[in-house]
Amino acid sequence: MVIRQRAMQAEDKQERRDAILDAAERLLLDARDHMASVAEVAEEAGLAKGTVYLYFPGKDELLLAVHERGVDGFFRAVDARLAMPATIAVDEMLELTRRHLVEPPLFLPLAWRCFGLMAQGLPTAAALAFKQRMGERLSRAGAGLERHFAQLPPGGGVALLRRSYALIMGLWMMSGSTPDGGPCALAAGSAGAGLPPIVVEPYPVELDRALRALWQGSLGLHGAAES
Amino acid sequence: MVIRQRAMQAEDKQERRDAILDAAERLLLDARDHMASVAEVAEEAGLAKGTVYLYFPGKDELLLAVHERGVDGFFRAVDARLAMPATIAVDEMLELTRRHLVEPPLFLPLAWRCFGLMAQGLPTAAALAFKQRMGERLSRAGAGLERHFAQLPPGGGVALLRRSYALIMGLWMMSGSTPDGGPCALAAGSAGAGLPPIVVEPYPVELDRALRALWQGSLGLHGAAES
Amino acid sequence: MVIRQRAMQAEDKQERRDAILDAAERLLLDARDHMASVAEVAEEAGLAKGTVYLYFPGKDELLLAVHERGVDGFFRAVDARLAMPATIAVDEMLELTRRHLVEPPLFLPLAWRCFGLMAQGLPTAAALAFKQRMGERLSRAGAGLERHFAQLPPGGGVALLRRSYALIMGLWMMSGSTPDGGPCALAAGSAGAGLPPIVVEPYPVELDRALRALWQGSLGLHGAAES
Amino acid sequence: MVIRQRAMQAEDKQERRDAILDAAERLLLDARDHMASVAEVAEEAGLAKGTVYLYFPGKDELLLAVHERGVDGFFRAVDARLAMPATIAVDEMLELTRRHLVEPPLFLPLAWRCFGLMAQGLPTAAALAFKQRMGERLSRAGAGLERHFAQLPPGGGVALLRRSYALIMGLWMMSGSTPDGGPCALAAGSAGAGLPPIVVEPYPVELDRALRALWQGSLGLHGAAES
DNA sequence: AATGAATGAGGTTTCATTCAT
DNA sequence: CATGAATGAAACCTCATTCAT
Repeated sequence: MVIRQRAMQAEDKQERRDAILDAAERLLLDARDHMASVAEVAEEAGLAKGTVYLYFPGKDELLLAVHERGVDGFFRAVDARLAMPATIAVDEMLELTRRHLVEPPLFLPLAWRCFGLMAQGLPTAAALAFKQRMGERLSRAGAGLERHFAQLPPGGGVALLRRSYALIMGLWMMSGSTPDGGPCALAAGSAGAGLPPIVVEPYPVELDRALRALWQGSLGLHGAAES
Repeated sequence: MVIRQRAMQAEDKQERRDAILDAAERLLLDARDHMASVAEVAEEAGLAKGTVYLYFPGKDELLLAVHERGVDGFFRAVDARLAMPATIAVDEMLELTRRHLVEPPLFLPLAWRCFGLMAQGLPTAAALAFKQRMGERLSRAGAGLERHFAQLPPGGGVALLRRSYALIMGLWMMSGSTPDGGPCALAAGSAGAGLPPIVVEPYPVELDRALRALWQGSLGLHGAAES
Repeated sequence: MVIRQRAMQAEDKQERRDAILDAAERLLLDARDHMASVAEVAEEAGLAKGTVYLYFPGKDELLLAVHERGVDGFFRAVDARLAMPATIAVDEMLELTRRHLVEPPLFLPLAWRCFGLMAQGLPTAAALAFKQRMGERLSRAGAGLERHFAQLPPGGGVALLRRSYALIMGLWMMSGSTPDGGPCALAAGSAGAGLPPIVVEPYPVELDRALRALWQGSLGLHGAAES
Repeated sequence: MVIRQRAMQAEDKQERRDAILDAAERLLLDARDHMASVAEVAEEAGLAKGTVYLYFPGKDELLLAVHERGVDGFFRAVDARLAMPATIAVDEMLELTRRHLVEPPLFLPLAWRCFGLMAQGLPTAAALAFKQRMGERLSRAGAGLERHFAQLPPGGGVALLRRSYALIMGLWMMSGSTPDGGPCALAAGSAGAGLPPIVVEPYPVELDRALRALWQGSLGLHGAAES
């Protein structure tokens, strides 16, 4: 992983950029709570601190770029599936979600942090550019969705995706996300006198149910009634 | 009960605690992105730095306490309404949400930050205690909800509330929340070549629609079909 | 130990003063490294923080007073023995030293800290008064010593005591005094290439030997030759 | 080798490290009781605060390093003299002690503070490393001493040095060390009713006598009888 | 005399970023 | 291009002491 030569060609540059992203990803994975410093990322990539700044304007943008790689993987998979003629099943969407967003251990924590960056600190220009790209991805996938589901009104595809994303993030935020994997956040402990004990499912289960309900509701389908 | 120079009585102390929370709230409102320092909060409250530490174990707990006041206001309103015999309408819940969570300009940004604190930085004990109290609130309100809607299975009330909360937070995170109140985050800008322009509603509208869909779906009601 | 009434009489006051000193001593013993705060001392004594300041000008003076009680015990024992006609043996002095200065677990660490206070921070007046009292004690005991040992020149008693004290403190400082009771400070570890390993005796043994040599040398006695 | 704006070479770095130590030493000398802050040291060295932390892990280690320079100077001088064949005289040792430990106005106060650090506050690893180095120095010099004085038993050289060190530190602690250079601590003032006045020599004289007695006793020499 | 609420000085350390080499 | 030395802002919290009650 140590790269000591100069990257003169454009492809070298891209390669080095990716090497930095890989390094950051590895560190983020190793210690999901201890925010890696730029120095650590550089060392992990076998580069000097200053070199990172040749490839990224700042730390936030680096983080955002790591995140965007994850987002991109998801949307490319979705687009690929939606490009197929066979109508996509809700289960398929859930499976894609699971595979690309829920199971990769980095995606959700990092997404959260990136939303945080966006709300404060990140230069407006960088944030806007990111949002623009996200908008395009959503728009394309939303349009694809509408091709599969005639019952969706115009704009309904994007709206459904947005709400799904909101559920994914919101439920995850509430799921505790303490590194120790403790009990779920908003419903831990005994629920007090006379109240029924709260049963909180693990995040993946909870998310599956919520998304299923959302999609079935939005598409007018009827699944098994659930909590 | 005028607050004397020294808060000797329990009531005085509560009032002073509230005064500190008020001060923090004011500062948070003034500059929603620039996290006020404890020194600033103290000065705003007309107290010395050390005094704040007499009332709160640390900065994070202070922040959490500000947030919890907001949460508490919401749940007390919900509980009060659910205690009434007349079946609550979805519109009423949305109205309560709007009034207590969406319209107060501090609630959502602060809630977000507090979720962040909870994931890292906050002493586990404090986080657990907060979660416990939240769990009790959710549980109580969820039980109330089930009294109003017989179609909700056991635990369905809490689940519905959790999902609502997730949508509230998730959609807000995606709504951009840039202090400049600019266009929504994930769908800003033109959506690229050949794609239909994305129309993203302002957060309150978006949230209203999403919550309405969620509740109607969960309760088996039928509202006007919407995007 | 909780005293809630007012101390109006002089003897009450002395009693309360002693109660505070006892409390401080207890805390110092419990955690010899974690310097107890005034608040802790007050609580341990069953008093309020402010009350301590009615009996001591400040924290340093309180500490000094605790120390002085220990010093006083030693000198009173020495004076008592020297008041007896039978010539005191070196072993007897060592025994007194051991009993009053070395074995009480508080004496040496506290003495050290008090010397530190004296060098910086302590108001000159308080330091002077303490030194004065110490001078008197030394002087009295030194004179007693000279009565027992005719070979001591005038002033030789005081000088011998001073040097003994210096050894007691100096060796203890070097003995490591890490709370974990690890190996002696200045001679820990292997002594490097080709050098004989350093054997450092435990502090009490080391001190015994050094004092014995000092006294035998000063008094012209001849004990068993030792390292 | 002029120190450039940036110390890129190993030599430059060593020089800069020394420059920081010099700065610290200067400040410590100016105000021997007021512990300079890292910020002050940095400014005195013409550097930024953070730069100091590039060269020292923390404030305590910086202090220890200043002290160790002094220790090192002493032991190098001793070793050099002991490497010469001519038997060293006690007077020579005393002279070395005076020149390197007593006369430099910083050595004794700083040594004291460092002993204090070692007992509490300093990371165990740093303390151990320092003790190790001290042990090696003592061991080497002790061995050299035994080459000069056949009458010293094995280990007698180290023991003698340790006791000397103890006297040096212990007597200094008792000498008051008030910045105003006033009279000696434990014997200040008139010695009370009926007692002969205490005559306490200045620290250098007192130390000279005590060390001379210790060495003569340990080496079986006979000097002029003294108090 | 006793209380305990209020004070506020004081110093450490981290780390994103810059820029001399 | 690459390096890594230098920067310096930023904020925390403790605790001895005071003084209103």
